[in-house]
Parts: sequence; structure tokens; C-alpha cells
Amino acid sequence: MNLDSLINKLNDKQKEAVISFGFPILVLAPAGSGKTRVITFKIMYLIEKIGLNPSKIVSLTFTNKAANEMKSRIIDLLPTKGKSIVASTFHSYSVRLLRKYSGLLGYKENFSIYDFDDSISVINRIKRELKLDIDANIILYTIASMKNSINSFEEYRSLIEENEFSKIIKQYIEYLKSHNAMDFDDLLLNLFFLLTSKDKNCIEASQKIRDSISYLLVDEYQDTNKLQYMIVKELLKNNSNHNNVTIVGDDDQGIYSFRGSTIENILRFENDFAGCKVICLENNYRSSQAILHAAKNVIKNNQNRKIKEMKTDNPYKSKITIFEANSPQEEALFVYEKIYQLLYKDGIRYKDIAILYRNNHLARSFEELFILKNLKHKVWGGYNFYAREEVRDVSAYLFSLLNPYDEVSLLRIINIPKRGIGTKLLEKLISQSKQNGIHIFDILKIISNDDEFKESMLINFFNENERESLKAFYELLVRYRQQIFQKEKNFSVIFNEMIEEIGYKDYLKLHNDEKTYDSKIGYLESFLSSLYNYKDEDDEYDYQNPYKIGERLRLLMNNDIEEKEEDCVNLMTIHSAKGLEFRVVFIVGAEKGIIPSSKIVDRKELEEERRLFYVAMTRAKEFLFITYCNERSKFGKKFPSYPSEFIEEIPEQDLVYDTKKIDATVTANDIASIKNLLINKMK
DNA sequence: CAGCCGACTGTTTTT
DNA sequence: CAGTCGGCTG
Ligand SMILES: Nc1ncnc2c1ncn2[C@@H]1O[C@H](COP(=O)(O)OP(=O)(O)OP(=O)(O)O)[C@@H](O)[C@H]1O
Repeated sequence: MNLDSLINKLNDKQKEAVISFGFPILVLAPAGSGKTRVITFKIMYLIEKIGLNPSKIVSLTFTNKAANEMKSRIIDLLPTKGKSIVASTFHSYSVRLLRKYSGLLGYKENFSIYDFDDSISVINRIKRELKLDIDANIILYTIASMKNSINSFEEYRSLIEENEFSKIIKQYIEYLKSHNAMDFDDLLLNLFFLLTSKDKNCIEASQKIRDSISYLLVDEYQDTNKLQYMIVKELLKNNSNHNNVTIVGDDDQGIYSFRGSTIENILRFENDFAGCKVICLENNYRSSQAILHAAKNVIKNNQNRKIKEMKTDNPYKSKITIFEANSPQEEALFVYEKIYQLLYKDGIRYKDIAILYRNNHLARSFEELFILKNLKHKVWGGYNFYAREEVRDVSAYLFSLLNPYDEVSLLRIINIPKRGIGTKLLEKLISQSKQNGIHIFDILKIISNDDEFKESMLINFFNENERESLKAFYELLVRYRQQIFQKEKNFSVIFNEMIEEIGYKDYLKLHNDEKTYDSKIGYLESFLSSLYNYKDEDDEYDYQNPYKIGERLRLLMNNDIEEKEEDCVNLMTIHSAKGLEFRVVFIVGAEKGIIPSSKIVDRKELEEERRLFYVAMTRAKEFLFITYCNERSKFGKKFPSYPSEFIEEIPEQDLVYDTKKIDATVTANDIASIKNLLINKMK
């Protein structure tokens, strides 16, 4: 698209933010006022008009989904050049830099990234060693808040010393470092340390990093915390780039204070970047008048906010529908029926519809119903599909097949299903591998070869039974690896055969009750069929390149990429819906104790919950539904539940109450559709 | 010492 | 209700 016609799609204020160059810009504006549009159009302007190199433009935000949204909107504008622009989360930008420079900080460049569960097991291990009995969650929370609030390396050091858990914290840090691992916060922290280090090599590297940025943009700025702000400041210390920054945000949408994001960051920015120009946008282009009017009246109940104008030229459209359900199942049925009433009306598609909730587990009743009814949907985030035990197991098989020297994967599945390689034998194997400096897979190889085995000293350590078990495992891997190299069958087919041969499904059956088994099989099948359907654009004919499959799987597991977006109904938390928009939005579980959460202790936190509700409402373009249950099960017992006070804050004139009775019993139709589902599965 | 059983406990939100 | 932990048994 040409630049001038593009610029004309902006209002005057947006235009000003886009074409201002040579001084820092801070755009403060409410939901749906076109802040992300400012970012994307400005990038195009910088490239086409100012002539900046696309690969030197860096655009950051906090959440994955917002980063993806930003990236895809950039690519819509700039299909080719857009690809070289860095548009990502702070975390993945840090990873990218640290993969290059972490050697300077005493890590190897291939450091691994520990997620929350990994960190918990490290803490538990140390707890056992030190014979301490402290809640691991509290320790990790303490560590996280320390890491995210410091001003310097020295301050970090002394904070650790002073902390009451200092001993366990130090061991945790040491453990990670000696295992060449970083947790999520380390990713940011180490980048910050690199940028502020006095070491000669670090200074040189930092200079290279700064030189690689000619313009920096930050979206959803209200979600950044102090550490992220410090990184922004450090990245812009070049004479040539320290004015080249545009930051956009909205104080009414700050919903991450639990991890240290604060609106003080906005004040800090105004102070630290001299000559900064603040631009406010007022016009909302996203939502109907009904929705905007309602949202405005909710958020105005917050005392701690900058008052701002919000208006829209959009039509009034429909009022907001409120529905009271007798159970989560009935709530799901209501949503389901509404979805079918709206689908294809005015061209509404599945992907135009979102179901938003406060807590991940609220997705459950909807997911269950949609599976039953065969409604196309995707649950974003939550209990990560790739974190599931069965998915991790078979993925480890996949990685071991492709690269048997991937020892994390190999060790995970070496005794799954049980094949006589217990902890004792495993310890021996690992210590032999360490002592002789030979990879475990190579030890297996020697053990499996009669002559080599007899000549090696391994014969002194492994008896005949143990040897048989190890050999069987080795030969299994080798046999399937050969099949892969022969390329006679597609990888997914070979892999499927292997999973059948090892009896993984029987293993699951043995170790789980019937219900869990069924769901695990479901996840396993969907994993395997995703492999079956996998096709890379570069793959010739119908041949699947196994290494591409493996690479993609790694990225998916690390959350570096999301699966291809399909036309389905979206289910996600309000937090992760930030920055997105949908024609139809259902806010479900709008109950006291859910939103606002029962955890809140003061007015400040109540205001954050209200901001969350405001974010949810302002995701909707045309249709907004708010539903709640009057009864909900907790801990296996039923409790009454009451509508959220935020619903009462919406003016009556914008509301309609749906009182349709929903029959929540399972119908003959449902049974027929389950039957169909099963028959289709068997085919 | 692995595996099973029963008692106990506890639901924010993301990277 | 579901997931975790600790103690008991083979
Ligand atoms: N000047 C404009 N004219 C017409 N449509 C616009 C204009 N600016 C933005 N829009 C549209 O309005 C919608 C909201 O814009 P955008 O997502 O950029 O808002 P935002 O301020 O980033 O919202 P949020 O803070 O909620 O993420 C988008 O669909 C966008 O294409």
C-alpha cells in the first residue's frame, strides 16, 4: 500500500504520532483508539519515508498474543520488509540477544529456559538438601519480585544477602547457572546485566546491540515493569538512537501489577526522556456506542486514573446481553446457542468470536460442551497442551529419534513404558557416561555390540539382564531411525508405528483411571494427527522432513510460536486477550469472587480487577454478552454465586436481560452426535 | 525401594 | 473434585 494513502487513514493526532521524528513520543490513549495502528503505521513510515533499515527497527510488548498481533499487522502492511522487523515480546527479544552473547556472562549460548514447574523442582531439590520446609511458591515469588525491581547488579547482590531466604535463593541461582539454565526473569535480568556491565567485552557487545537498533517502539507500555523499563533505557543510550523511541499505552489497561508493572513507568519515561512529546488519542474506532458507553461508565469508578475523553462515531448497535445461568453447564449451553444464532449473520465467522474469563479453569465447561457438540474452538494458553505429560513423553520419543544425543529427551523416555531400566541401572548408566566422557547413546551402542562390549570395561558394570534391557531399547531406536533415513514412509506414519509398538497406550491405561485415560488418549491422538497433517511449504511432494517437524515442535513447546490460526471460536483469559479485538465477545463467569477475584485485599487491587473487566468489555466490536452462574461447585461442593458488582456499574439503558430457559439435559441429538464422532474416529 | 492407597488441601492473572 | 504428599506394603 502506498504511504500517503495510508497516512490518510489516520486521524490528526495519530498522524502526529506517526510522522514525529527526532524526539521521544509517548502516546497515552484508551482502548480501541488506534495505538497499535500508530505503531504499525509508524514502522512503515520510518522505513518508507525516513529510510531506516527494517532490520534495525525493534518493536516490543509483554504478552505473546499481543506480540503476534503486532507482527501480523506489520506483515499485512509490509509483506516482505515486515519479516525482518523485530516484533516480539521482551522475553523473546532477550533470548535472541543472549543466544549470541550469554558467553560473556558465564553461560553457554545454548542455555536452556526453565519454566515455572522446572523452577519448582529445583527449589524442592534444594529444600530436601538443606532440610528446609518452606513453600516453594513463596521462594519463587520472592526471587521474581527481587529480580524485577532492582536498579543495578550491586543492588541485586545485596538484596539477596539481606533476604531471609538468602541461603536457598543463592543455591537456586547457583543451580541454574551450573546447569546452564535461566528462568523467565533471568532472561531479562541477564540482558540488563550485559547492558550495564563494566567488563570490556560486555561493553563491546552492548555497543553492538545498541547499534543494531535505530528505532524502538513499545506497545502496551502499561504492562512493562521496572526491569523492562531499565532495559529500554539502556538500549537507547546511543547518541544516534536515544530520541528514536515511541511508546504507547493506557493507564486504564494496566493489569499486570502482580508481576511488577506499574504506571509509575509512565512518569519515569516522561522524566528520563527529555523533550518527550505526549500525545493523547480520544476517538474509539473499535466498539459500538453501546459497548463504549458501558465500558466508560465502569472504568470511571476507578479513582486512581488519568481522566480521559472517549468517543466514537460508530453506530449504537445492540445492547449488552446479561444472562444468569443455573450452572456452568447451562452457561456454556447459552453461549453455544448464541454462537449459532450469530454465526454467518453479517458474515460473522468462528474466529470473530471470543469467550473471555478471569481464570483458566473456567474454560472447562465450555471446552467440554464444544467437544461434545463438535464446535470448532481453540483454548489459548492455560494448561499448555505441550506441557501435558503424554504429549511431553511422545515428544521426547520424537526428539530422541531425530537426535539420540538429546539426553534430556532420551533419559525421559528410556524407561517409559517400563522396560527394566530402573533408577539404579540409570544411575550406573549416567555415571559411566560422565566418567568416560561418552554420550549415553554411545554407551548403549557399545553395550549392544557383543564384541565391543566384551572388550570395554563396561562389562564390569552391567550384568546380562541389564544389558538385555538396554540393548532392546537401543535397537528399538536404531530400527526406527533406519526407517526414517530410508524415506520410504512418511515420518508421521513411522512414528505412529513406533508408539504402537512400544505400547504407550497400554502404559497410559495401566497408570490412569478410565476417565483420565480417555482424555489422555484424546490429547495423544490429537498430537499424532497434527504430525500426520504437518506439511512444510518447502517439502517436496508429500514427503515430510522429520527435522523440520522436530524444529517446529521445539518452538511450539517453548511457546516461541503459536499454531496456525484457524477459523475457530477463541477461548482465553482476559489477560491474554489484551490488544486483541473480536466482533463478538462473551465475558463468562462474571461473578463476585471470580471478577473481582476473592483474593483482592484493598481498593488498589479492586481497581485492577475493574481495569480487567474494562479490558474484557473493550475487546468487543459489535456484540457483547456477559454471563454468570448463580451456583458453582468448589472443592466438590455446591456454593451459591452472585453477579459481579461491575455488572451493576453498567448503565441500565445499555443492558438487556436474556431470560430464556436453557435445557441443560443431554438430548437424543447429543447422543447421536457423540455416536457420529466415535464412528468418524474409528474410520 | 517402587507402587499404591488414603488423607489432606486448595483455585488469579504471564513470561 | 483433582492433584499432592506421606506412609504403608509387597
Ligand atoms: N484512524 C482510524 N480510522 C479507522 N479505523 C482505525 C483508525 N485507527 C485504528 N483503527 C481501527 O480501530 C481498531 C482498534 O485499533 P488498535 O487495535 O490500533 O487500538 P489500540 O489503541 O491498540 O487498542 P487497545 O489498547 O485496546 O489494544 C482496529 O481495528 C484498527 O484497525
